[in-house]
Amino acid sequence: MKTIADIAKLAGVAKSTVSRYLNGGSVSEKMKQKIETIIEETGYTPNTFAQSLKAKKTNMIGTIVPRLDSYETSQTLTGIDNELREWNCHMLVSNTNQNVDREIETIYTFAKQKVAGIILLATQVTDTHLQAFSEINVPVLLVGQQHEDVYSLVHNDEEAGYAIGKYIIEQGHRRLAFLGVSEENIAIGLKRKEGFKRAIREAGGCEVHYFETGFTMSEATAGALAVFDGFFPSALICATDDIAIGAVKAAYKKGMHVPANISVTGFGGYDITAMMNPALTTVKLHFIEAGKTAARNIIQLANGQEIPKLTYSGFEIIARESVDKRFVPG
Amino acid sequence: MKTIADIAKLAGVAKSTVSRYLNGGSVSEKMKQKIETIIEETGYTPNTFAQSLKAKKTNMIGTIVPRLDSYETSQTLTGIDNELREWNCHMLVSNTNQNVDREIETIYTFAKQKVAGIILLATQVTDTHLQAFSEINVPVLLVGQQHEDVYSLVHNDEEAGYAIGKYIIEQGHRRLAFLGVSEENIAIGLKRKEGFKRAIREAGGCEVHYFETGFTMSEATAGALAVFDGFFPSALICATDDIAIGAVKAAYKKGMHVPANISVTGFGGYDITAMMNPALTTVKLHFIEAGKTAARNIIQLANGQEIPKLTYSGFEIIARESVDKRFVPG
DNA sequence: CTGAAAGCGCTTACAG
DNA sequence: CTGAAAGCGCTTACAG
Repeated sequence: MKTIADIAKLAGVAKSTVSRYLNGGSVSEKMKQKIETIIEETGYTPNTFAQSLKAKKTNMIGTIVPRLDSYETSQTLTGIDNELREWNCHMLVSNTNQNVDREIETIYTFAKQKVAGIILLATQVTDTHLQAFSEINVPVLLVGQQHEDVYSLVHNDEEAGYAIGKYIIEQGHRRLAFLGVSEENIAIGLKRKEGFKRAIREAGGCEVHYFETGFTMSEATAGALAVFDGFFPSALICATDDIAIGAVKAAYKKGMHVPANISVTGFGGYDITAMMNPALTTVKLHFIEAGKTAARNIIQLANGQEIPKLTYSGFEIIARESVDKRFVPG
Repeated sequence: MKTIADIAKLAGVAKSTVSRYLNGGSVSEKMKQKIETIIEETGYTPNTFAQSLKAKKTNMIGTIVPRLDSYETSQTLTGIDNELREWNCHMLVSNTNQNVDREIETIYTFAKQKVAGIILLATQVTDTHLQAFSEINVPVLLVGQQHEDVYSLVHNDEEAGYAIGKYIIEQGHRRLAFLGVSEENIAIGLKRKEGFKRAIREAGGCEVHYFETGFTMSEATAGALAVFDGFFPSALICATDDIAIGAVKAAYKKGMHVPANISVTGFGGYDITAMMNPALTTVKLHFIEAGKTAARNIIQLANGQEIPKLTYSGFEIIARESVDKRFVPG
């Protein structure tokens, strides 16, 4: 392995000159050429540790995820990794298994590892989080949740909730059930529901019941079974695709057909939703794009550049087979 | 941020003594206690770069994956990350988007970053791979594929293929189609099929047609449509769950019911297969466990300990609703 | 524009 | 068991 000293000797200059060349300092045109050639020939690449030891910073971005085995995480990571590569940065990934303590712990660990920045696929932002952010000297970007004191990138959950609400009403449904998650999760539990409610208020004349369940498909199956217990909506709006998948399963268990007996919508746009029978109508969130944007944003922050405190990522309604059109009298 | 010099001064000893304490060298009991206390009080943690600069090695394991958005990858990464944490190691992840050039490139990049080891979720092992492995001075572990010259961890694909073949025959099916992938992929394309064929040979009296498709669900839908074009098997054995999902979709498109008109099996044991209608009979591979084992193995290699060249990970048949029992005359 | 020197925080022979 | 010193490979004022 060549070092900067080897290159300097070959070029007949001091190490500092090579270093300056590497870092864009002032070097004569002639010398630049010479050093460039030698570096190419030798295939020299600087030792990142030695660099980091001085610069006290690496080219690694720490990414903290609540779980690895979800479509959202996978897609977002794909986007992040892809974009990071363009910037010659690496992605350090840590899975917290939805454990908040572990999340906090990882924030400090990453800081110790001197990552250039931290991307946190957040589920909630507690005071402990805020304290950690302020203690470490590393820029942090929240993805999926927002907080006024932290740089955030979110899917426009309120608008998306509104859009799916409006859509289902346009299809003639008036007797609705909303199967969501705990409001502790601001983006998914609260915002999506709020947007949906706004659409309901605007339309008027709807009967809506609200239910809460967990994030896993099997929890959702149980949750949906409870929905069908006594109340018979013509459409069931679910706060995530996994929940919708669980709900469809529950409907079948009850002997109900989707969408003949009940329409179901999801939220997310997971690939699998296209393959279901019937194919699921859902709100597609642009996770890969969001991941790329997140990567760009954190790199800008790491370089000391300013970015907006809050960035929105887009969405679109994907109308498929799981929603029936209903005739609305009058 | 405290340095080793600060601790040394506080303890009234030389830096080398503190270093020895940290690395388990010989230090008097009394001194140990004192240093320990001081380290606790100050919250000192060694600078990893400075350590790496000398040791020329980090506590990071580089993990290379062909794609991030697959159940197999997600689960395996979950296992790896989980186990790595136990050993105070970190997971550096790079996604190659199924691009072999990028795979090779990443191997060198990781080596340059001085990762302690590389886990490669492999799809194929070319000569270029082998050359890269020999050029870098970092232990490598293949997961999912095997090669005699490289440490490998594989699901026992041949046995698993045999098991599902045997199972389907036991259910009375004799007219079969196998929907696999290119044999370039040794584990999934070749081994699974070979195991299946062994079961067929053993049983005798079966008519089997073999088909090939891609890895994505939509490719599989197209592939399965081709299967149904003229040939009507009573059971369709798919080489992955994604393929099975695509095949079920194709069956519905053709107006066929699963399993009444055709039985379908998958391979992998993805969570989603339990939620399908009908729930998919499949071979469950223990990805999380495999990930953990992979992490343990690479750490052992990184520490210079010997491990078996080849490790097998387990599997089990999950019998669900997508396979019908057929009566076999005679 | 260029070089000599100090220093980043640690580890590791080598003496004692 | 303990310490002084050199060195890992780079960067960065400071002179020139």
